[in-house]
Amino acid sequence: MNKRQIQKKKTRELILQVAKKEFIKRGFLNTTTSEISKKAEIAHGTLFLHFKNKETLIIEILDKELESINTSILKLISKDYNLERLLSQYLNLLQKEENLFVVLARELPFYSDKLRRKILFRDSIIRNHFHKAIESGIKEKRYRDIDVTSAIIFLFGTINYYLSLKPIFVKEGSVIKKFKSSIIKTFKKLIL
Amino acid sequence: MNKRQIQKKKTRELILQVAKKEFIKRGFLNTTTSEISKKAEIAHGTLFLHFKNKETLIIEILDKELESINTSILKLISKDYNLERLLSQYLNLLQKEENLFVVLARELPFYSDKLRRKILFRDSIIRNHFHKAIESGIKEKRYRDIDVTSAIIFLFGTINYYLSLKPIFVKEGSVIKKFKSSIIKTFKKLIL
DNA sequence: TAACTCGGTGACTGATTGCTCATTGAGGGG
DNA sequence: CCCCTCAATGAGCAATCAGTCACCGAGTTA
Repeated sequence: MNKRQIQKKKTRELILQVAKKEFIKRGFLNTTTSEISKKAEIAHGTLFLHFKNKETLIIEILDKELESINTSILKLISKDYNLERLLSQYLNLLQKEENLFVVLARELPFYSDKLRRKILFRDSIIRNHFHKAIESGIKEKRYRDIDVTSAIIFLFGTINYYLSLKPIFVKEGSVIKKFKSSIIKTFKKLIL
Repeated sequence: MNKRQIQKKKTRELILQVAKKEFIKRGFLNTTTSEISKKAEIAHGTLFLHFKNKETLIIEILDKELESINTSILKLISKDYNLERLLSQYLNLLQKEENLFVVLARELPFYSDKLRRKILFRDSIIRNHFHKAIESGIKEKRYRDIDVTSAIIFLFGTINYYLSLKPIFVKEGSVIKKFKSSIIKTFKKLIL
């Protein structure tokens, strides 16, 4: 790589890094391309030299982030079918990336079909693990005979609700941290 | 009232009626004041003669709607402490005004503090009825000894989730109708 | 070193907002 | 009948976006 190519790559990565930070802080919908270019100290036009439009930039960042988070989650989840530990570890990971998940919970209904599908697809992989863990528990009579799909929607719906309305639940700090034990306790009541 | 006053009132009510319809169809945030004036067949400026700004118009419409819906709900709810009937009737009313509740579920995190507080305040009155119904059930040993507040968040969070992501749950028709029995069944599992 | 390439620039465009204000003309009062 | 009031008008304003393009100059190539 010559000087030019190195500089180009550097600029591209600078944009990705700054954009990611801004998107997570202020949401994908409310962050403007001008803000990103200003914070990255590049010209507004430069951004569109590297990404053909705002949506492309969002998708690249979101894909990378979700890929990485999903890998972490699946690593934790797949080696353990103890539901309580599984849920606890899942919530820990949500908490670690809470700002991003707050943004996603709020903005998901407004995204384009393409973007929404990408997000929900990754989500569905995780849900599937929970589904299997609960189902096997029911078969072994460790859990009550409940509608698994509905139980999972109760769980994920509630988590989504806490995230999307975070400011009414906590003044500062993590919502997930604050309500983690209560979520686990109530979900256990549902299946036990 | 002379001709002028009658005409003024008529125009004001026309605006309210058209705006309500548009807001419920397309959301408060995505409906423009120009669209409303166009559909009402009045000049754009006329709208601001009757309402000092868009937010004022939203608040007036929302207040009236929520007031009316809350009255209906409380009428049904207050004369009955049977939890299952209470929940069933609550869901029926949500279904009747589902389009409005879908908009609120999606947009709530983005409203101004003032507007959000108004909505959540009315919500809290309804939750309180559920809270009392469950608590008395626990005292009488009809229900399991659970964390009532958490159980209620599971219920309302799940309903909110179905509403905000309605299009992924149903192609057309009512989400509430489709999942009503499953919501009731699973919630009963939680408390029984 | 001269000619060319191409990453970067930022003023500009066009679309979309909520909202204003000078003007109009029908209605009401004296 | 004349003058005043005031609801209604709609062109226009200011702000905010995403995205474009003619131009520049450092880096590369021949």
